[in-house]
Amino acid sequence: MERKRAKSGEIRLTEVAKLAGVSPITASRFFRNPQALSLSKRERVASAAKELGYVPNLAARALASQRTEVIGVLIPSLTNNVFSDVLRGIYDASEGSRYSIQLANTRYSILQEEQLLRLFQAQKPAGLIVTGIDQTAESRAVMEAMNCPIAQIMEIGPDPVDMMVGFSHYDAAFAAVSHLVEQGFKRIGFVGAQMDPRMQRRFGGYRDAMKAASLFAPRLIVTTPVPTSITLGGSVFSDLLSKAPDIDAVCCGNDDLALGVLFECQRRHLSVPEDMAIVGFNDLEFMASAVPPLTSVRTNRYEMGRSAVTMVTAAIEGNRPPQPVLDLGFQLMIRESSSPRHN
Amino acid sequence: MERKRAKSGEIRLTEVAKLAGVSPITASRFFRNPQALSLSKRERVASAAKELGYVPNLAARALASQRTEVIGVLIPSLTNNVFSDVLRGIYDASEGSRYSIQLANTRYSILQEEQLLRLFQAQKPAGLIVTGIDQTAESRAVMEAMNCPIAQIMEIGPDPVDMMVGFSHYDAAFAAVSHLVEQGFKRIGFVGAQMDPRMQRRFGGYRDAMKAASLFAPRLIVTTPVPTSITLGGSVFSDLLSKAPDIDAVCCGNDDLALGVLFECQRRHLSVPEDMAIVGFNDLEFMASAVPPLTSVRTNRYEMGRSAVTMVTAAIEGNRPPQPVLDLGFQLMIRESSSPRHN
DNA sequence: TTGTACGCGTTATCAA
DNA sequence: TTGATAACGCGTACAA
Repeated sequence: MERKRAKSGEIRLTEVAKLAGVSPITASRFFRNPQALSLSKRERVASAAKELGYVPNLAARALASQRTEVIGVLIPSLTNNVFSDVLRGIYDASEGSRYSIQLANTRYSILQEEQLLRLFQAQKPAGLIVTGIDQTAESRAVMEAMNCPIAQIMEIGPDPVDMMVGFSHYDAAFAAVSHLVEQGFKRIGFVGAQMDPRMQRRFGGYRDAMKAASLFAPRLIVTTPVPTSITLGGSVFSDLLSKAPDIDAVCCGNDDLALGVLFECQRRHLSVPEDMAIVGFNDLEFMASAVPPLTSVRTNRYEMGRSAVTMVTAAIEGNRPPQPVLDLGFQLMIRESSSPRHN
Repeated sequence: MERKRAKSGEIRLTEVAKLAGVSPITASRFFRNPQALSLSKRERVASAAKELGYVPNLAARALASQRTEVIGVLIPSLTNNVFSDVLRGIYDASEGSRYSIQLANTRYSILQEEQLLRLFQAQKPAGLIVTGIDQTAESRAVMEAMNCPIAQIMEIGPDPVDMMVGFSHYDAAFAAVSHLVEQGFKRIGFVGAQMDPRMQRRFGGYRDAMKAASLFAPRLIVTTPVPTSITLGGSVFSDLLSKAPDIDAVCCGNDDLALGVLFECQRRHLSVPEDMAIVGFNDLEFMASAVPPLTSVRTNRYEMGRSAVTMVTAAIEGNRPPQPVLDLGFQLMIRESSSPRHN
């Protein structure tokens, strides 16, 4: 009695092997490691596969091999421009490899991150890319249990789970504020939003640079947990002005805030930088074309995404990079908005 | 002779079934269609699964069932803000469902799109979301062969592959230009970049609105295939000004260009809207907070992503939406940058 | 370099 | 509503 189940109708490896006159396993090897075959068989399998239009069944491959060719990626936001550049780097790099990307959005929540990590764990990805270095203990445990190469991106710090690609937000902000100090600004405000860990470390850089110059004062600071936006930049700057009307410069936790501050200055007829200097963070595209051009800290976001994939894929294939932590640095882009103060 | 292969070490369905005292298939049903079980067995399987920490093996499931729970998504850009909103809608909606998203970037290339479509085809996704309505004939053939629900997003048009969610870029641009005409502007320029199909249809709306008002003139138009950016907005506007120094308004193909135009006006000390009116397209966040606030056409990008997932998942599960084409419309956001001309 | 034998963990099919 | 059986298409392990 025949109660076979329906076959998929797709070409299978066996059929390719048959046409090529080799055993299925030889055909299998052809797709994973062609060099292991003799030249003649290699050619025969290649042409058979082409003729039949064979496409490997990834599910079967994953089941049999107990692994996948997926790299999981966890980022905190799909809207923030900063991450679109990182993502572009990630997707560009993945296309040159055999790995595909599985993306998820943590929405800046470390609990959501924990959940997503568990979800990923079930799929046994070949590698993992996570944003930042502030995972929960539980998240770290899951990551360690996953037993695959992992890159933490966007910043670097002590105690990597595995590998890291980023830069020091603290140092970068410290450098930006030091620049303002050198330019002769004295009452330098800080505006921050979202207040995720990297924003907090940028604030730390501001705080310590101000303290180092003996210019620190709590009244110069306005922060909010509200998600960042250009519009928000205007309103936090307004708040700052009511607390400290005498400020002569603003260090903005990111570029969106900086642009919002610039617009607010235009609205209030404050000249930049004569009445108010502005520095931002990330050097998004608009900073250079604003009027006046806005000083910012350039970060290598595309490269961060690209390197993360490169490092992870290399590690998957056994070629771990010699140094697990890659510091991509930053570059202070000095523009008109922070021109020296002429007293 | 024992040469068993290593088991994965994970809990399998069989073990859950054993602990629950049912057959594997019953346990299997519990995860896919709990209502098919009697209450007592349902509870027993549930507690056994929980006790063992069972996680389904997706590869095995895909292999056995010949399908996946993946929705493929093809978008033309990861950098363009317009798509981050769409993506957010897509990812938000997918989290409420059992489906996961597989994202790929076509980089505005219909050939790349074709390739990616073939790649997706191999993975037999349960559904597909593609951007725009201008696929190659080959791409359409692949999509039809995929035999799964498909949503085309961002715009609507005749002859859907399956379903559509979007709006008419032509109508939206026509409305924006008509607004400028009504406000009394006569020499209305157009700047466009990237010139992807949607940009071209926006241009078509501009052209026809201008012709309808007997204001059309080729010298008022500057376009470039270069990818759009704020900086580019400034330079194409400069080009436009050299061709047509007497223009009194600019219709920008998107908001990035519009902001670049505003900055260029500031650089040239042209007052907006007195010397130059500006309208953009998409109503990105910065349009409302620019100085002056910039008129734009608001589009429902988040909702486009969300509805696309909703429609596709409904269709996968047999509940096809009654109307396959969903027009999400647009809304003209009139702001100071297009205030009426007082001659 | 190639092949044999078997199992990966699940679900479809059919029967009860 | 439940269960027995047989795949799903491929890769691992080992031997030759």
